[in-house]
Amino acid sequence: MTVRLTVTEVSERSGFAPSALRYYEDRGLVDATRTPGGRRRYDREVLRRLAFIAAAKHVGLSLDEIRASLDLLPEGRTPTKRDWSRLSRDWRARLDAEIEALEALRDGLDGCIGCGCLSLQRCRLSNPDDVLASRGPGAAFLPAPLHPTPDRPRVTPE
Amino acid sequence: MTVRLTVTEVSERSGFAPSALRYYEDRGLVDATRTPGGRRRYDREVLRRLAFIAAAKHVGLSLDEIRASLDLLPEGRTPTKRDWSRLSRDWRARLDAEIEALEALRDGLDGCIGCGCLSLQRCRLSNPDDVLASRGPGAAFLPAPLHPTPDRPRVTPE
DNA sequence: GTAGAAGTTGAAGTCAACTTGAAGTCAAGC
DNA sequence: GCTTGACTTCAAGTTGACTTCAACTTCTAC
Repeated sequence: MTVRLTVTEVSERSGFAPSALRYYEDRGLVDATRTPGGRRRYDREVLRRLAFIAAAKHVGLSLDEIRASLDLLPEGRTPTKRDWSRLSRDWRARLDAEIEALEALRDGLDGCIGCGCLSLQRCRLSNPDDVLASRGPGAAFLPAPLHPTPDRPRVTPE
Repeated sequence: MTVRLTVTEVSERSGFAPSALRYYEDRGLVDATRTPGGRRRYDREVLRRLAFIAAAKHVGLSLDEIRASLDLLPEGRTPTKRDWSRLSRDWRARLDAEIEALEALRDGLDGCIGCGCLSLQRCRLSNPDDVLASRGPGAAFLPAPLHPTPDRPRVTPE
């Protein structure tokens, strides 16, 4: 029989608050069996899931995305190290893209905001979408951001 | 007499929705005078502020932080290019730190998650705070994140 | 057998950054 | 004078990821 952990134990060992554990259960990220009296009992396996969740959150994934990843784990058998590392392989590309976006933004600071041209008609810092729309020479200013500021407006003052 | 822009004009030229402009006024990021009838009239200067706000948001600053920056602008006179570029100079360091953090996280993928060790006691990917606490050999895994996932838990499974 | 800790549920609250809606006002043209 | 469109305020709704609360139950120890 596998070890069954209580909410408090899982909370203490995972660092997630009990309320977060319940929330994750609601959202389908983790599951728990119940005692006859209705208390949750966690398989120790859940700690690995929670470690994955913590890391994924750090990478910037939403809970929906994390659940989608976790859904790729094999059903019926305990996931192996290979299973876990396969899931996180995509993060690499995501992080690369995000780093690239930030570097482009940083480099734009020197050329654009640094010179005070912030308010110009097509300043790329305040108006990065222009670049995505028309990748002219010297463009590639902002690869699609990974944590997209949703519906960011276009600024074309004066 | 300086040009006075209507809400619609500012909205169209800045890309911010009228509701956002009102919200920013509430929050003290921009201001507007009023006509005798109570309608907002914006100084053209506001477009530069909005361009700054758009860029700052892209860098990841909160509205509170942006307002704090804008409060550093000189009162009484129209800000110069130097004034504006001084404000954005801090972004450079912020972006550098954020890039560094992401690179460290990405490099950790290869060594840590890539090998399946995600669930180990002190895995640095799921538990970056450990590194901040004790910068042992091979540490420096995660500089303080700039968009801090507030109250991120520590995960120390099994 | 009973106190107290630990756990349960469901509903509501939180935060940021807005958006949406309702109900009313102002301004311009005819 | 009236319609129409632009605008006003204030209140409430939205989203994501939870937390907090109230009211109740279950388990453990003595």
